[in-house]
Amino acid sequence: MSKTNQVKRRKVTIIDIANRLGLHPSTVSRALSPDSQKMITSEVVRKVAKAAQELGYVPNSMAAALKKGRSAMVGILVPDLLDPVFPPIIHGAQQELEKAGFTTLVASSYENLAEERVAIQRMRSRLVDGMMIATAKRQDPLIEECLALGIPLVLMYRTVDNLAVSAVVNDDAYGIQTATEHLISLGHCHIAHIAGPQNTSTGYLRHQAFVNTMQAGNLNSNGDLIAFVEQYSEREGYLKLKELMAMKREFTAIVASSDILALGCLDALAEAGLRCPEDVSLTGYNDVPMVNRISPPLTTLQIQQFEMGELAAKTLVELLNNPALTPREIYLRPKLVVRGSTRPPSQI
Amino acid sequence: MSKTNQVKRRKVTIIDIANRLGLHPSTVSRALSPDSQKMITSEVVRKVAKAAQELGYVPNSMAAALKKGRSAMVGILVPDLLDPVFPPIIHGAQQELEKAGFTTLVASSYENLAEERVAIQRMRSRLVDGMMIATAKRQDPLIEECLALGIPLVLMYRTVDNLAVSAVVNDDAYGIQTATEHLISLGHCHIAHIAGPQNTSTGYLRHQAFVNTMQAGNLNSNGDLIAFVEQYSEREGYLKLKELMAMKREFTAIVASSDILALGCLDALAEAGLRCPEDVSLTGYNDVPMVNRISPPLTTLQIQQFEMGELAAKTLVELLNNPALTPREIYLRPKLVVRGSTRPPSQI
DNA sequence: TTGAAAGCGCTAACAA
DNA sequence: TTGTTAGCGCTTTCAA
Repeated sequence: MSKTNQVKRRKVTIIDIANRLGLHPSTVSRALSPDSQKMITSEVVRKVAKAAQELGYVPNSMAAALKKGRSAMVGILVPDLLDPVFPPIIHGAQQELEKAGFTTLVASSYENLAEERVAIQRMRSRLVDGMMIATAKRQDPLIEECLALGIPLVLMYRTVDNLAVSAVVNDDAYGIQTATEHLISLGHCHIAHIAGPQNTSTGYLRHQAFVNTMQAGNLNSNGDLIAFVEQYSEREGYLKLKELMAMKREFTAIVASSDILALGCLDALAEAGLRCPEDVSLTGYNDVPMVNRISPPLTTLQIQQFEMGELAAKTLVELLNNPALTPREIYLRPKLVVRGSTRPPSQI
Repeated sequence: MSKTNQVKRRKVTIIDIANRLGLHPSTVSRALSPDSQKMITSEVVRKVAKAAQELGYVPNSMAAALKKGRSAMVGILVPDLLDPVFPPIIHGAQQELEKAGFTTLVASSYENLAEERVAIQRMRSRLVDGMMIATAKRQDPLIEECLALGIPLVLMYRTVDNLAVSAVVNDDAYGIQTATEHLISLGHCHIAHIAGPQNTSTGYLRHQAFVNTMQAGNLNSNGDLIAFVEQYSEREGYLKLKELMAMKREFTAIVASSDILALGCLDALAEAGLRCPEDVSLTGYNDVPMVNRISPPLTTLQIQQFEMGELAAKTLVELLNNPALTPREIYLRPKLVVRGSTRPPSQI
């Protein structure tokens, strides 16, 4: 009766397998681990595998992690899971990491420093072997801290100033240059820029590139037509463009620092009775899903999100295998996709 | 020299804290855990907290998990991280779970059974205390297995047939009924349905509701105007509607089983030279971000994704606290949002 | 090629 | 209120 009691089904361990087979637990452990399998008779390996299968053995990776000091987990930290830029990056990273035997811990900080700190703490307490971070500020004490603690790190999408750390990012300067040149070549002279947060590499580099490209084209970019948002959100894009328009600044085109901001701009334009692209042209950044279907279809920069995650994961895996590896930065080239939101200015 | 060697910075443990304070490790453990803190002098608690802070102590939750037999981790399994329906659900769940002290393991199966099995196995091996699953098929051996193993489970978004398991889902029947009635009330008589996979509760229930509502309105729904997709994807929506049109079936409106399918329909209509909504009205399901901005803005059903994740998480936490809890099903009411993609038929 | 034994860091009876 | 002790399940030296 109590023998066949199934109520409290104890978890199956290697000891159960060892007992059933009359082997020692350590032998079972070796037979189960691909690395040490070679030291074991293939006969035994087979029997162990069979018994494990039959007993429904599930390895306890906590115990293994505790013993080995490595958890085979990697933390992925993004600013916002709800921003469609990030899921494909996560997807690329997960796919690559799983191939290498890692489980991922995904967290979203929602651009909140305290959340970020908690998330990192949580990951550390879970003993992640390394982290992939897409929340970097240009000056980022949290990242500095991780580095000082010797946590293997790879940055994605955003990078930091002056820190020796691996990163896989877009070539943002190139991207915005392309977009700006596109507008200039269409004949636009008065181009506004809705710039992203300047404490992020994306916002900063894109803004720099905008200014540089305007100057290279001998066009005014003295700042009258530039507004800075606090966050990448529709609302901020909307508000900052409204402010710009309230100041009666004249422009025939807008370079937005991201698609999300561009959407906000679209709202502000509509509210002001301006049509896009008839009255004002507009470019975005990221080519997030569905911006090709909105009205008007958005001219934007297509980025390689999946590849970004994948490359960052590969970089991290290398780093884990060889902690002495020199940090490397990889730049991915975005591609301008011209759609309906840009056209030559009407009132030249 | 070797004393101050910082190269191999050993992890700080409760033993280090105990040594520094001349206490016993178990005392430190108790002082650190909110539950057992009450047994300890507040004086000691304070000193321990201070020392922990100073030494940079990070609890090793693996060790705790191994000892306690509980990991404080919960697995979240979704069909597709890239489908915008799921991130808000995940977000809601994570928020709630973190409040309760759980870390989440997020995995995406990409509608692939093998992937799903691997993901579940991985979660089990990580000793998750429970799982939240959004990949359910109506008949789902994997879920049955988990249940048989006694793994605390809550389903989200999709549910199963005939299984005693908690679930938080949309009231899909109500949703599709609303959409269909909306079209009928606009005067449409010949309404097509692009039905989701019939092995999912969403696809099945929505299809049933469509048929029932049509019959209730004394309209023909004998199947001539119904096409079934294999997956929720733009491509499938596009292909299946094309097939329907190739058969020269006449209709003035389409009820798509999801927004994603509706997008595919839009492409198929455009390709056939049909305008939406002038020639054909269209409804979606989910009110995914940006479908309000596409051309035409999509009439669809707004669902409560965040709340779904949140409620499911609450349910799971309750279940973990009381494993004997009777499974409960929660239905969330979607809300019809009428936009530009629906209007009365022109050729009545 | 396999067995023996120790220990990863923590918690929880039990004792004091 | 604090200390003692044992052990969670696994890996890995060391020995046989």
